[in-house]
Amino acid sequence: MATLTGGGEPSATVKTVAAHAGVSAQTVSRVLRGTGYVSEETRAKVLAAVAAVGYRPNAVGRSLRAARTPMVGLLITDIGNPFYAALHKSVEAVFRGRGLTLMLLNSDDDRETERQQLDLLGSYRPSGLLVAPAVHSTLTTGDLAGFGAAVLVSRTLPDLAVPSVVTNEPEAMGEATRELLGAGHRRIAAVLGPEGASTTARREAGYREAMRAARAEPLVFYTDQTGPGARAALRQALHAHPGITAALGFNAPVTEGILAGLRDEGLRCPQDVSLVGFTDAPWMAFYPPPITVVRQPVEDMGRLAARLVLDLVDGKPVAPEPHVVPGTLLRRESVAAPPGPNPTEQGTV
Amino acid sequence: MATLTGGGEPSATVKTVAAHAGVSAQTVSRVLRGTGYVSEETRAKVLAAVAAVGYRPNAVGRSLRAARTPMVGLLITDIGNPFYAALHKSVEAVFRGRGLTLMLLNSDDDRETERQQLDLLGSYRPSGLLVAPAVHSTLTTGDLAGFGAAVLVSRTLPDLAVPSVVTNEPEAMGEATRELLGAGHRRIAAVLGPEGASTTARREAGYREAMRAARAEPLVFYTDQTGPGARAALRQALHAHPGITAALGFNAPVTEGILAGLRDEGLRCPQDVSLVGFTDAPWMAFYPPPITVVRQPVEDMGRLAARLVLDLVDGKPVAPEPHVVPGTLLRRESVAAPPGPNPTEQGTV
DNA sequence: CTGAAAGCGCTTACAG
DNA sequence: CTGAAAGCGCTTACAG
Repeated sequence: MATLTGGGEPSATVKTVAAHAGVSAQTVSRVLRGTGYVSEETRAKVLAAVAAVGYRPNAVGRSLRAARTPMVGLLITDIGNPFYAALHKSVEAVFRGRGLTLMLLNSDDDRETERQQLDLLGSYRPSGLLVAPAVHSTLTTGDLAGFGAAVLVSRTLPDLAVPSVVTNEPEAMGEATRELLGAGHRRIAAVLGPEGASTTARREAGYREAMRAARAEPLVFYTDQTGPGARAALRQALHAHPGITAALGFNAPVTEGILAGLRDEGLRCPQDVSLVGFTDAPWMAFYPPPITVVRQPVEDMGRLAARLVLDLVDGKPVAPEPHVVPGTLLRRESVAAPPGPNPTEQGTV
Repeated sequence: MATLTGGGEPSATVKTVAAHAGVSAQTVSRVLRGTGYVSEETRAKVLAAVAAVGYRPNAVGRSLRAARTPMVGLLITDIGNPFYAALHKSVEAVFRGRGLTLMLLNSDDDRETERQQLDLLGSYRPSGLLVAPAVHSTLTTGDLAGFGAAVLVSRTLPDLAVPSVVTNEPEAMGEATRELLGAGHRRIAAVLGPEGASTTARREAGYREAMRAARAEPLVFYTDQTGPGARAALRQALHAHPGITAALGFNAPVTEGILAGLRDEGLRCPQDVSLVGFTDAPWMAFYPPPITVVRQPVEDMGRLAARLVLDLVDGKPVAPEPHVVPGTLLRRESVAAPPGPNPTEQGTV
């Protein structure tokens, strides 16, 4: 059934089908697309011919004529980050069946690669684009306007007149911070992503605001947003500030890295250091201890972003203001009171 | 620089460039592709015109003429599985720069979806295909031959004359099983993937062979290869066989599920139940206890599979026998002796 | 309800 | 070293 052009027989085209059915190529096209009027008799003849000659549509010919490919790009910074893997899944689910292909592109969080990937995507004349811009991205409104239907997901870019879908990061990160403050912590390290990313800025703002309200000194650490990067950053943080009793993890890989760093230092969670993560992951629910975390509704975000692209493709207006999807604090068991004042129990190296 | 066809100005074509440079369209094409002889003067004129009119190549036109799109499909069963995410990354790294786009396709391990996705990919007349077939896949050698350069990764299909890249699963799973037998375990549950998948069959064979050699009774459980599925399966297994003291995890999500299931049952690892996983994940290295696991060299597998596709695309011969990449047992801390004979210490519910 | 003509953007022979 | 012609597979106006 799915036999394609091998190296062997030349593949059938609408012309082959037309000849076989004794009709014109346009009639074949009409039957195949289901548009316009075709008599039942003709339709049956064409369908029989399609099966007989083993015709398989050529999307390239169609795209060239239509001046548009039914394909939407999803440009992200790292498919290894489960958040983006989940995002891909939920977006793809919306597009599947609507005849839109989702094309995954990785920027590796590098702005040069980002531009290359976008050029590549653009060469296919796609119908739309979903993008989480790289750090210090040089993308402009003009660049994105070229894609017709462009929507930012998760990360935004300053001064870009493009719709976006984000989590209520300042509020959610503030709540996460207050969760630790409320347990009695004062020395709370925020292990963030790359300086310059909107996600870092927004989560940092929520953290700083909560710390300021509590008159606690903010302790901010930037990372490359990966587990190994966060692991190293946490160790440095602990050495520079031995009094740290709690940490906030920027995303799932960073939260992983924090746990690895704590282990490196012989520190227990939550007895020595409490932890609240941002963005849930399956293992966090049963990790000992289960990790308290701000869950980002990634499926909702993906669905919403996909629908916005669909609306733009259909020419419907979409509000340029950020579409904010609320995160939820899941209280599990990684937050406890700070260790007692007895310095021998603090376990600093 | 990356300004594309907006809704606005009609996009520049080779003709636009040709007119602006005062040359023919073919000359523009030659300059752009870097083939054939072009005088330096002409080249400079063309390049200037390209910049002046903001020309952006149209891959659709090129593909139609070439009867082939410089695109390779990667059809996998679940991008949420970190193994496949890592595979995508390593394959993409090989293709990038070679002018080949990698198109990620998800089958959700469903053979109908698999066929749809392959039809979709085929409609673009791609240059090649990397595929981990769905359970009970109906793909034939003919289906895959249509893609010219087709290579199976991770999973294979019986009676398919197509090159493949796999791990030495029987040997590696045998070694994992012996690791548990050697620690004194006899009641070892193998929590596998879907019945019918080659990966399940190959890992099961290694497990059964090792158990037979030790005259231990095999305890096999099939799952849908996800964390929640494995979690449920493990609980059932523990209830049906209260004497189980060790488990083997089919892949990273299943290993996660096993740990969740143990926690559900109030069982500790490794004091109550020892565990060896198959396929490493970052969190396993610092999970308490760090998980002993067979590491699959996913980057090597991806690179090798990508190179095989490249060879096939270039018309070079590729051995149809499976290309076997060896896994490595990483000994960490999730294996201990089985709990003592005192039944009150077994912690069964 | 159906068909003849034209053209989407590009590149491949074929000439000079 | 360069160009005029033709065509990849499809669909869009335009006729009937």
